Amino acid sequence: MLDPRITSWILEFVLRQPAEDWMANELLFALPLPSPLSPRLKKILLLRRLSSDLSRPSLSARTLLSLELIEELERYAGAGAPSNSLAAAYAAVAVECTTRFLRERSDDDHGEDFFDAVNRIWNCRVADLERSEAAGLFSPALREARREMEEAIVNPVVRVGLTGRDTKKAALDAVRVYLEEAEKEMGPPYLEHLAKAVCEEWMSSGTGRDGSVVELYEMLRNLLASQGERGRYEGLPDGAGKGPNNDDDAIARPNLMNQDPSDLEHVEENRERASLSFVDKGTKDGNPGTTTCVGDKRDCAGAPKPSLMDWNPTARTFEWDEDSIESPSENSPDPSNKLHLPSAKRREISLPLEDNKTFVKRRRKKKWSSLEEETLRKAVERHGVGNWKFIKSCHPEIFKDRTEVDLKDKWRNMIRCI
DNA sequence: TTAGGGTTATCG
DNA sequence: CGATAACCCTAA
Repeated sequence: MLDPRITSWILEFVLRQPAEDWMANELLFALPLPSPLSPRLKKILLLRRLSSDLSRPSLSARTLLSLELIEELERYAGAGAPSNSLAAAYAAVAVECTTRFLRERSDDDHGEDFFDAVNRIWNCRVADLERSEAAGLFSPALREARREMEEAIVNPVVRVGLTGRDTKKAALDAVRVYLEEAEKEMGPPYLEHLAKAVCEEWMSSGTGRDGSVVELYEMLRNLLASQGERGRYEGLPDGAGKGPNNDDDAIARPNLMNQDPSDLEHVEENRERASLSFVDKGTKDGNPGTTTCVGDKRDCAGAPKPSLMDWNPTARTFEWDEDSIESPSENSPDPSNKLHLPSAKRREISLPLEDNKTFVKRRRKKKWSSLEEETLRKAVERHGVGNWKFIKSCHPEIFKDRTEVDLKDKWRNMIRCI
């Protein structure tokens, strides 16, 4: 069994090699993945995904998602506003993901795909971004691009202009610039760094050594113990007395300094929401069958088989935090009373009689915010009553705590008041 | 997936 | 304690 620390170093090394994707995949499958992945590894996996998109070259909703996830990772790691190159790459990719439908038009297509893309990407996804915590990605360039896309909807001349522009090259260049910058900022892979240090140590104290594995091991151990390099590699699993979930905390910890004061009491709740939002997005990306603003059917259809590069690197196993358990008196170790499973499944695994009374667990009642209400109102105006699933998918961030049924129920309540 | 009836939690 | 919002169940 490999030390998780070592696994992380190897994973990082492998992912940052210019090897072919399939080769990296093979290696990834062969290695035991540390759970949870450290923020550094998550970022490396996302960067690798970007670089894979660049080399194919194929920019899609997946590229957009990778950029969004990187921003989210950095935000939860306490970084300030996203770098200019990240925001620029995001804007350029968003433009490319829209305008390519103008280039790819078939004869019987009257631009519906383009209009659909503008709605999906700019009316839903980018609009959501602007209102969310990820607003740092909402650069002036993105604002200008949105204006242009909206104009293109009504003005055929603008559409023609867009068709003639090489937005693909612009986007590829922007992503390349960001990738180079990110690589530079990240420094060399830790394994390389370590190897270099060992070599130097070896060279500088060449005498009196027999070159045995034991001696090499000793040297490595001393290096590890003595190096104050941890700060730079703090994302890697750390054996220095920290708990195994330390990395997870780093990713999910909300930035309290920027937190809405009224929300501070829900820190733990936010913690969960933060991590779940990764899962939400990832599910969409890998789920071509659903109608969604974010997941693009064409994009997803291109993925022939699941691979780790398609796998959402920031997804994690769903688990309920203690505070999502309503009553503190229900401290049964049985996990089944923490989960509210869909009714059919619940029946299947129904427990012995004495447990059944504690089995059904309602979600915690949560008042609708005015943003949620306003978003729902506008979405119904735009998409009509009854398209609850679609509306939810148009605003994944805002409605991340609501089901389609919740939207429907809320609308029923809202119109009852009128 | 949605509609609509039912249930529960919360508030005045 | 009743009204109401939020949430649940299930037929179609």
